[in-house]
Amino acid sequence: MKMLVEKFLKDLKSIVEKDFSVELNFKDYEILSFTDFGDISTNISFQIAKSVKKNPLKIAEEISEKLAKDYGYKSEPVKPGFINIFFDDKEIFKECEKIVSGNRYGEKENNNKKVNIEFISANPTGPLVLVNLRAGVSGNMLYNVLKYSGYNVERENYINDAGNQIYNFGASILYHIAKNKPENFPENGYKGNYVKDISNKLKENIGEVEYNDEYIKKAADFGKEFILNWQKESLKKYSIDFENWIFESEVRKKYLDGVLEKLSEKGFTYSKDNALYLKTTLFGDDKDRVIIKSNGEYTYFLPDIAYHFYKTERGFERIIDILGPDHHGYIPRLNAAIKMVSERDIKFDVIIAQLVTIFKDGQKYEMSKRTGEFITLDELSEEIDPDVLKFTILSRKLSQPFNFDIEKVKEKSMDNPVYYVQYSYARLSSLFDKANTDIKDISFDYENFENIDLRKISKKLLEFPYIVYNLSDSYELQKVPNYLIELSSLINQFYHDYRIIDENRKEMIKKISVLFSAREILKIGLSLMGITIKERMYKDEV
RNA sequence: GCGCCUGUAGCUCAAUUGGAUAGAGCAACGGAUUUCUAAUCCGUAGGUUACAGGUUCGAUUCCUGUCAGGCGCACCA
Repeated sequence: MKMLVEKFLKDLKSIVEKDFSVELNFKDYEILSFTDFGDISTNISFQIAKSVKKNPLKIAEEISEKLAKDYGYKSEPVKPGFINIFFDDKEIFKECEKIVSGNRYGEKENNNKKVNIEFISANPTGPLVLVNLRAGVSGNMLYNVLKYSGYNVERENYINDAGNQIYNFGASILYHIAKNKPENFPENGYKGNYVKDISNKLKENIGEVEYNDEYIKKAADFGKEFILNWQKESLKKYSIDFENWIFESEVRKKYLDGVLEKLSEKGFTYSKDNALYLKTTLFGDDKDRVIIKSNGEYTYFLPDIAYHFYKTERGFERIIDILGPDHHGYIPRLNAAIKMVSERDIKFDVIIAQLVTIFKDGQKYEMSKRTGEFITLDELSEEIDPDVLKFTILSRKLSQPFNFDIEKVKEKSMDNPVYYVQYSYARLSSLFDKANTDIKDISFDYENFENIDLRKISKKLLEFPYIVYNLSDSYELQKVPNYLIELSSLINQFYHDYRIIDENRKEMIKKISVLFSAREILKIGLSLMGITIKERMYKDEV
């Protein structure tokens, strides 16, 4: 069943293509906007003005006329060249019916385009912290959003369980319990208290240990397992999930040699000063990068290439990495690597999730895994409702660094926008119980609203799918929470201004038909964000 | 020095990807409830969008320069 706006766009495009002979390759969001000037508006006249060589206003007039004549739309060309479109009330009611029909309104059918999203990928050497959560809830939401928009998505967490870091981690664990430990704590070791806990557990497990390579590896393995389980537990509290957990150790075994061979066969590598270089400059990098050091060890980059090769091998049309800001210099390299190892044209996007700075009592809270100074996700989830955290994080543009004051978030928790949205939902739920109605009682067959505020709400609902679709290109997830706040505001205003449960059952059901669908949109929106939906909410229960 | 991100109300952030009058929450002040949840609603105040130019029908958004902050520039990971 086509949505009202969807059908309009199709009709508009066919007018432009037929009567103006312009080939339209605009994305919907480039020509469509939801404003107060009409039910929807389009700037299409401006977009095609150059190629048509006409005045935008003139174009708008012509299109508007066609829209009326050929398709029966009510529209209005306006000042510089916008066209405002007005839908019949009857049709908007029909949209409400679609919203409550049981399927998720606006959700597209599977288009069989495979997308891979990698996020978090924290080293298995310590617990998860707030920056990981930002990537985690964002990646999870992006997954939901892309699925809604028809993509076939897989979430992936990459575990760096090989290389120097993990060795240092093993050494740090062993240090606390080995008899013949060295005088100094391992260089680049891990100092947090949790390391000592792991040491003690290891000792309980295998008894006396000596400080040598064999035991360091055992300690590293033990520590890795411990940390991974810990991380999984932490993620559970936020309902963050992955289809795939990929281990660097496996990738090294299975793909590294092949990739190395492939790169040299294609002539992308060369030796210099006993090291092996990759010609990443061929694909826009600043300089060529070392992949095998002069001492024979691999750099971090090589297994990463192998990993991304493994991604391309699985038939993804789009690959998305969510990385921290400290990795932005890494992007040209990865880009080049993907072009080198893949035979297909793959869309590769790196989303940089900017830093979150924690403030406590107005003081900046410095964190570092190495020194062991940090606040873990577990500690955060004890202090702050996970829904509050998610909403707060997702309301902010990923490209924007943000300051997170723990005390303030806690203080404000009562007035937090997440409760505002959840409350609107719960309020409607309880209203529907009292009204004692069912969707089956509603025909959605009304000629007009006779209530401008009711119409305002239902008009807002038409916008929702387009908010979500756009995210597949822009990745600006904050649009959804912002939209939900706006919708909730309309709902609360309406609730305040009008009596809904009424003697006049016909009037009541008319209002409820719209409110039912509004509640459904809130539900879809919250579920995309991974936020709990509450049927009941009372202040004293917090 | 080079690259990336950022600069919007007192604070935290938005602004339909160049659109029509730059908006929310918090904080401040004033008001609304015998009625379906006051976790609500209404109002007041708060802005030269860091600064200076440029591009065009139109700029918070794009370009150039300046200033300020964060991050990154390894044969570390």
